[in-house]
Amino acid sequence: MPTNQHSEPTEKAVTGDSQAQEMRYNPADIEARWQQRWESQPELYAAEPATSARPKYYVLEMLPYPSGQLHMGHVRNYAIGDALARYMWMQGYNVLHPMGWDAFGLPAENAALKNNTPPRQWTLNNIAAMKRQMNRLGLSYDWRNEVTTCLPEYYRWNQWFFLRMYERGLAYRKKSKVNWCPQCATVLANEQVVNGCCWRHEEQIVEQRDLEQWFLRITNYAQELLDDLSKLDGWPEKVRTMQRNWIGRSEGAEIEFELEDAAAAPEDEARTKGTSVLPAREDVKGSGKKIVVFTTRVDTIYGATSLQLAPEHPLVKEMAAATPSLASAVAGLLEQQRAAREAGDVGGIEKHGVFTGHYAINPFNGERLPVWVGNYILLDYGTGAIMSVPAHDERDYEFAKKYGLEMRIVVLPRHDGEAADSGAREAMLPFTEENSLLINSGEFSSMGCEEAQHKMAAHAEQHGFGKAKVVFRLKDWGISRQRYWGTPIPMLYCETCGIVPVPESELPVLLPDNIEITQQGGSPLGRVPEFANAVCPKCGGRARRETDTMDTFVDSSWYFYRYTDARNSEAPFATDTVAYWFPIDQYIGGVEHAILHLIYSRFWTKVMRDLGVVRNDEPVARLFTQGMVIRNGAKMSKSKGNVVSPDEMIARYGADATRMYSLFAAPPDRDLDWQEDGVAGVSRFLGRVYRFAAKYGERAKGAGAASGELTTESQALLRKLHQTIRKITEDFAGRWHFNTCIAAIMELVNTLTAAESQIAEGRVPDAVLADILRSLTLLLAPFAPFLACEIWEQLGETSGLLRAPWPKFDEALAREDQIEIPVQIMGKLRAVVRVSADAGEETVRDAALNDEKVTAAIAGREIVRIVLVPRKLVNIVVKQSV
RNA sequence: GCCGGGAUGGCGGAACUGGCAGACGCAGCGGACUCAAAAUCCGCCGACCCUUGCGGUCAUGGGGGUUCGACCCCCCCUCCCGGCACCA
Repeated sequence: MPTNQHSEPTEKAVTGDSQAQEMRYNPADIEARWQQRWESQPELYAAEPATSARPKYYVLEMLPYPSGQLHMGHVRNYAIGDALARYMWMQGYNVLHPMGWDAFGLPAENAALKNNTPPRQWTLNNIAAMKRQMNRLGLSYDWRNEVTTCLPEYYRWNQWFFLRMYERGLAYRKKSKVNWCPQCATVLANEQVVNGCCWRHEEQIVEQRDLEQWFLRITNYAQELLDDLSKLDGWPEKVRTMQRNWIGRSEGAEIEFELEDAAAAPEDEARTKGTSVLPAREDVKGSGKKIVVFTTRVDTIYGATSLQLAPEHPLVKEMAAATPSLASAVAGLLEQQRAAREAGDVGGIEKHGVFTGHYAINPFNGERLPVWVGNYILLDYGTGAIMSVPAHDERDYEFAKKYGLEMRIVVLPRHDGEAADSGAREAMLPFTEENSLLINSGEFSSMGCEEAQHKMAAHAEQHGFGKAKVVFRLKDWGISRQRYWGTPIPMLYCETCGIVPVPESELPVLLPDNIEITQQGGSPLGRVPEFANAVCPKCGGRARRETDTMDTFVDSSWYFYRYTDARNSEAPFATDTVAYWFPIDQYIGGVEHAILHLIYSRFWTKVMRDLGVVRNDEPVARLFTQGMVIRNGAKMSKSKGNVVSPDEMIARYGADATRMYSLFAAPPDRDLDWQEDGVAGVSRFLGRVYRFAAKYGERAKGAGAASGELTTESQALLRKLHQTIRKITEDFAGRWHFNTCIAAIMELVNTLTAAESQIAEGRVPDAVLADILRSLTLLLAPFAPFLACEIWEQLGETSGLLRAPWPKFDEALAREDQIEIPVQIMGKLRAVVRVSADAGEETVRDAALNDEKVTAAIAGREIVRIVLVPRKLVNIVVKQSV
């Protein structure tokens, strides 16, 4: 136990002076004592049941991954949440403030490989260590509702939800191209790929593999996830924008182009180059094969001069099979695309393409468009095929220029278009403005673009070759992971019945304990015959268990519901209990989860609502994303060597000072620059408070209620006190600028110590002193709970500080009777006059004009105007002397 | 390229709705206490100028504008951080 082994050598010298010893602020002693008391009362921070007469308040910080060590980002996150929770308790709310562990995941397996510790043991040890750190910080969690996602009591409900989703077609299995991280040796969701690299391994390029995977149909909810963003007005605009971009809704149309029957094609000139459109002809025959194109600009379809297919388009494969030269060209294009994707720069790819030799018929006018393959066409967006309109699309323009493809202008600006000659028109290309008019577009000519978009989609639908269509960028959520340390997917593959879900009565499918972890050869569970071999519940025949586990983001998608009813063994939670607590009133965490966790949990909530187990549409009413903790200009990281450990700070300055500094050094939404000297400064401040209370607490202890006229000194102190109460109360309700709240408390204490001689002389009655000391302690409680409790007790208070009522702001006491009004002349400060706070305009004006410095500065010039802002300032405008 | 956020003393930051720029803290300087140190307490602390005063001028990334008055609003520009990006 690394306790007081390294105590200060200086302490010996002080031991002689018992008075000084007593007055010294020793956070280690105080905090150890209170920590012990709090831990012996597990009901201390317990929320009341739904029958509580108090209004409910659910405050939540994002649950950590149990790495074994808290870092400063955690401390900051929890300091914010804890201050809020304590404040809301003091405001009389029934507060739910829980904590848990996002305990599945790869690091446990890596640790197992490295030091031969079983993942479960490694994880549980880490949890114990981090819980100790949290308790050392004095965080007010209700541990009765602790959730640990790697325990069967929790993950069985992951399985249960999965089965419900499977029943409803929301969970399905398909073979598809998936992201594969060789270092993780598993598949990643789209959301876990950052710049073409693994989110955990920044340098590791993600490969594409074809695998059978389980998916959750988040796309079913794409529209609702998008629409409901507008309801989340308690969320940062930034996060909402990020989610909007991620969902990526595009409105457009799908149009079918039939491939021309090449064998029966009439002889045309320039057939082999594929650079120009072939005219419509009566004798052209269709092959029956269709190319479906998605476009947001169907209005420009008369300007289409080619089709562009993705290299992996199925039709391209077919064509390439028949034409070896095409096959090798396409392979080249595909390789370029893959390289760009892996470099994380799909946008920067240099466009290349190859003509397939085929033509497809534009259903609007019968023209035949050359069919090309382009390395910039992505198979997984839209239909993997586009119509190319060089005159009205930047990318198509660039491509057409390069390969000499035909261009056709079919859109002109509303006003100057008609007059322009062809040279001027070409100079505008590519012209992409949608507030424009169509030309050369058959029956649609002279329509506006938007009108044409609707009419053309309707036309296509009427004639059976297309329809209006909405496309999302968001893809279904692939949740299969070829790893051990996760929730087993409760599915079986029967030799005769095929895919069979595990019956609910057999849940949980337990994760076996004794397992050899390796990073090769697929899912580790596949090598555990007792696990993998099963009996089909349908036919009793031999079946193989699914050996992949779930993405750990499944665990964190609904954990906060479990907190409300964490020991329920019959259901994931009681619906009524959830209905009482949800939505979460305030969620606090890092912005790095803006897309991943926060979009998955919104999805999960909507699924649970449709399953009838919750009644809310959204999980989180208000979201707060705190800034990063940085040091020397960079995010703390081992590789940069700028990490500061919370343990070290706590050992040196105490938990109160460490927490308080993390709130004091910057507003919570901004990045925080960690400066150890600053922590020392906060610690010094707490020492001043401690000593002041120690010195005058005894006097305050026995004091009765204040009575009679207040002395001037008392008034001044109470004024400052109530100004501070107002400031902090307002900030908790709104801005959350805890840095200035703490500064305000410091000012109050400075005022108090400056008045110390008057207090010592007895010019401030004990009752007033007691009032001030009690209020100060209450104001301090959300930020420095250990010290606040210590002082609270010294003041003779026996009720718990946690539920003590927040001090009430008194307008009359806060009011200044004299205020200073700055006097400007021509906008420059020339004097300050003191007037009574309720002085009328006349009085203020007279005071300003009669001020010596003001008359001197005016120097007899003519006064043009006097601007008078009540209680704020006077500005005198004079005629400029020449 | 597009969308956010930001730039204020030596440093972190304050100024909430357009009204005394630099609260609060750190660092620094000077002093008290002490044999000494630590701890603590007190004072000074944006830059420049002079006639050293209850003085003046300049100053919130740069340039312009609106206003009696701009860190704050408008226009243009520079740099930093974050997100998105052939999304058809």
